[in-house]
Amino acid sequence: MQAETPTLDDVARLAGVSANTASRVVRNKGSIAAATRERVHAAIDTLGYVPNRAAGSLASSSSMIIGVILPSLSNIVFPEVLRGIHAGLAGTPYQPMIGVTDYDLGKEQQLISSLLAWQPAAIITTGFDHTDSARRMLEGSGIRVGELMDIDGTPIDIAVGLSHRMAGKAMARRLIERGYTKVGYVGHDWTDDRRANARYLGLCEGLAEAGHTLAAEERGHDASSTRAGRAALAKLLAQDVKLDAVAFSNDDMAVGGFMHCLAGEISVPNELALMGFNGLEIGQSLPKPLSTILSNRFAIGKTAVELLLQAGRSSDPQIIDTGFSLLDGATT
Amino acid sequence: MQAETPTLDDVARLAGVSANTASRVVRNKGSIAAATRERVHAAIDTLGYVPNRAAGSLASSSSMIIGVILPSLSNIVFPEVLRGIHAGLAGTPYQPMIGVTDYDLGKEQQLISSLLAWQPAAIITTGFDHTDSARRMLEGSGIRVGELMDIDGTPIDIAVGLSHRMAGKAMARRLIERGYTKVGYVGHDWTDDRRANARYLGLCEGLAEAGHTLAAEERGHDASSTRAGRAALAKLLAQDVKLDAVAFSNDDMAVGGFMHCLAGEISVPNELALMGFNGLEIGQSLPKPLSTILSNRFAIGKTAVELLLQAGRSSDPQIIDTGFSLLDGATT
DNA sequence: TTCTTTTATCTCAGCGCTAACATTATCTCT
DNA sequence: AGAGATAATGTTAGCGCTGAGATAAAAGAA
Repeated sequence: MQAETPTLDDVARLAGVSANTASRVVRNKGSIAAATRERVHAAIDTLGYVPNRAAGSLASSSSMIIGVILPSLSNIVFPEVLRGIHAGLAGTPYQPMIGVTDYDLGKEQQLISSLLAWQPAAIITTGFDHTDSARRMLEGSGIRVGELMDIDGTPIDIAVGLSHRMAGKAMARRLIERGYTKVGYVGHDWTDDRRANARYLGLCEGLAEAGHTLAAEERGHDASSTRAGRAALAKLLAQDVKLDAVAFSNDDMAVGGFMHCLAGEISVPNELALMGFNGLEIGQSLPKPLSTILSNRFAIGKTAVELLLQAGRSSDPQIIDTGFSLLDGATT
Repeated sequence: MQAETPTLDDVARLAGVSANTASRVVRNKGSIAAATRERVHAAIDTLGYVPNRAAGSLASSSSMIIGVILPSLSNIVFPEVLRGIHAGLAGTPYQPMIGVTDYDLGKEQQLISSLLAWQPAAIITTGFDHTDSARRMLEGSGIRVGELMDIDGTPIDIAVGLSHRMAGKAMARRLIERGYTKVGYVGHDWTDDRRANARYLGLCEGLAEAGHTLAAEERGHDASSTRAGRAALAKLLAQDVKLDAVAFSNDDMAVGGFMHCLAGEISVPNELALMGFNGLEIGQSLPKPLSTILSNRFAIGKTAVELLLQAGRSSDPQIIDTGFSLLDGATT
């Protein structure tokens, strides 16, 4: 088909300018005469020139890559963050390069190292937990770093997210407000998920402030899923502690719990109130919309990208609280 | 912190070899004396050397990037394919660079162009529909190309997926088998989603083979979601055609339909049978597991990557059928 | 032993682009 | 009109790595 991929030199020759001028037109940098710009663009079109990013990156020691490190893809939450990142990147020449850690800090470190090999413009990861080595790499790289989802900590550069402790507390307050006092908790395995843990602690704190404590709890040994939520609620209720409400580690688990109630003919919220976290679409489509707390995943991703692309790293870290809101629902 | 990022030259100097030898050790290519290899590795460790991918790509005119183009991230299906891709890439030096088209072939073409600027090792996209220009770029690039999800077409290089027509037919057969004859259809807006369309056609074909036709249908104007499914089923039933079963365009829609039945006290499957497509976890956690067809998303992604990394592009295209299986469920 | 093959390494040029500086033409201000 | 600023372009030297071929040392074959 096409003989050879055309290079900037080919474009420059056809347009009758130097390679550097052509490069400046492509990058829209420096001052260029309108006529020259047009001729170069015409040459680009006729040749179908596409810049070689590797060469550009090498020469400038910086690339149009945004490294994105996510803990998981199994849960719809992170794809939604990714969607926000994409939205923020739309119309820019940046491309996301993604990695998945499975909540393993060692893998994260490895990913950071291999992403830095591309000299990305920025790296986006989650939370404040990193290995020492990973933190050093991120700090030393000088590039912009976004730590998403959480804001209860000290960011390397910027953090965008919400306070999971506060969200947990808000769950507690909501339940108390509605008159529930015998509150149980159902969680997935969050040994590696600091944020779920923070919500749990916030919940306990909120209950304590009202003079209560968790009446019972059940934590599975699996990742969060509707299946796991269903099973865990069954187990919790089998403990035979009298409960009037259950708080779940997230909506997936809560939806599972709702399914258990449906199957077992437990009336929600009369016999048992349910509360989740995340505000997933599925929870709002249940026969009774799930009472939950909306985390703004899409906004987190989008906001982070926009801020990261705005300017170079500033001296002091920045925290952006994207907040959360209570979804009233009908399960409490 | 670290003075300067160490280069291959630094490693070579410390190990007392030439840069090229060091490079060969890093890439594990050519024959190297065991002692040399060790010395180089030691040097790499002490310096904390990380290869500059941009330089490598430029010199070799090929990169360790796998371009991944997905139609959407809103539906859990594609993140699962991506998960499969990740799984297949684990332990290799390849990194996925992803783009999202929102089912827009123009955007796909643009993404292909900008991904090719990185000289990726392979490009993975979905389906057989591409603009002429996109197809030409993919063919002309000479790199390996994976077209995922569908197998009813002629691939550029390899296609990995399942026959959506056959899946639709299987839905029809299943419903007929169970004695349902007044079958309705609920779909999302699939003007840009050829595969949902193919399943619809397969369904009609399957019904026709048994001497039946679709008794009623309702197609929304939104993307698929539980909410949309719930609303669309309500609308379908309002048509006041006597139905004994409804086939949905996918599980999200079907779960929404199930919710409608729960809320409206329509007994499933006695009064109305429901059937979905995809085999999502949520469907299997309903009080009555959803009857559906399992598409092997994870396997599609993983298989594709494994095949693409195996060797260069062969002369003739290849089709890999990852198949589908019926999940019996309790809603038919 | 001498010639050939194999193994292990080195030298050198260059991938396609951009940063930095040099140069020329065009203004602006006194 | 001459000095200095500004705009528009050109020249040069790499960025850090890899491919191709050259070379030297070790091993086998005749």
